[in-house]
Amino acid sequence: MNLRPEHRVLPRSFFNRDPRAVARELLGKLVVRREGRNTIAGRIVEVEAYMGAGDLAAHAAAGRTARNQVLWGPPGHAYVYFIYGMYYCLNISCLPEGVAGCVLIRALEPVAGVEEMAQARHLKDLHIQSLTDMRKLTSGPGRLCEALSITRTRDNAKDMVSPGSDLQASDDGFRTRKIKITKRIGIAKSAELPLRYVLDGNSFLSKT
DNA sequence: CAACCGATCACCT
DNA sequence: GGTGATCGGTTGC
Repeated sequence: MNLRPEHRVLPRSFFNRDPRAVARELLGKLVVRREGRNTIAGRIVEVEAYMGAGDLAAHAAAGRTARNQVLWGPPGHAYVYFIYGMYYCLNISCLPEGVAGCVLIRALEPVAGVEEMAQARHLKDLHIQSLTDMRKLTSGPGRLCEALSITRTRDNAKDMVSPGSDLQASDDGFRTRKIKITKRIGIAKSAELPLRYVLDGNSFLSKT
């Protein structure tokens, strides 16, 4: 559960592809937040692909607006939006400039900065040996954004594959085992599409 | 410009 | 398993 020092930021070309391919291959990669000398990181264990106009659940389906324009921007940028009056969700843009698509990060397995995560989540008396407690840190799209202090003001449109960025998508060489594909969670339209990708059996998936 | 509602979570029964 | 919290973006009047 330690961050290997040799992890590398993903190349932009990684995100310049169909969101379904990006989603599948993002499993096992890292989201890394740099806060001064602190590093907070989690391994991606659950994601969902969101497509363009044909995907009625995607924000891109409504067309380009001030809120969602990042989806049409260059690949590898954070699309952060505010939801339910109190939470944020983190997506990473896919496909070349002018073509909409993204991957929603739904759950992380804590890798570094557990203390900082617990503080940001306002969780007191977190027992690091308790899986139930550890799951509260980053097992859900709203939870992981709070744990990594991801907000729209701070992070929307941020380049996540730039070496100097304080929010990065990174690869430490972790090899995934079995991947499971299911329907997406919490949506009404296009709900039947199999676009959710998880590391099968991982303890840090959202829900139970 | 008022009304609606969502890619959620915590807490309750 | 159910529901209240809470608010910005979008839509419809």
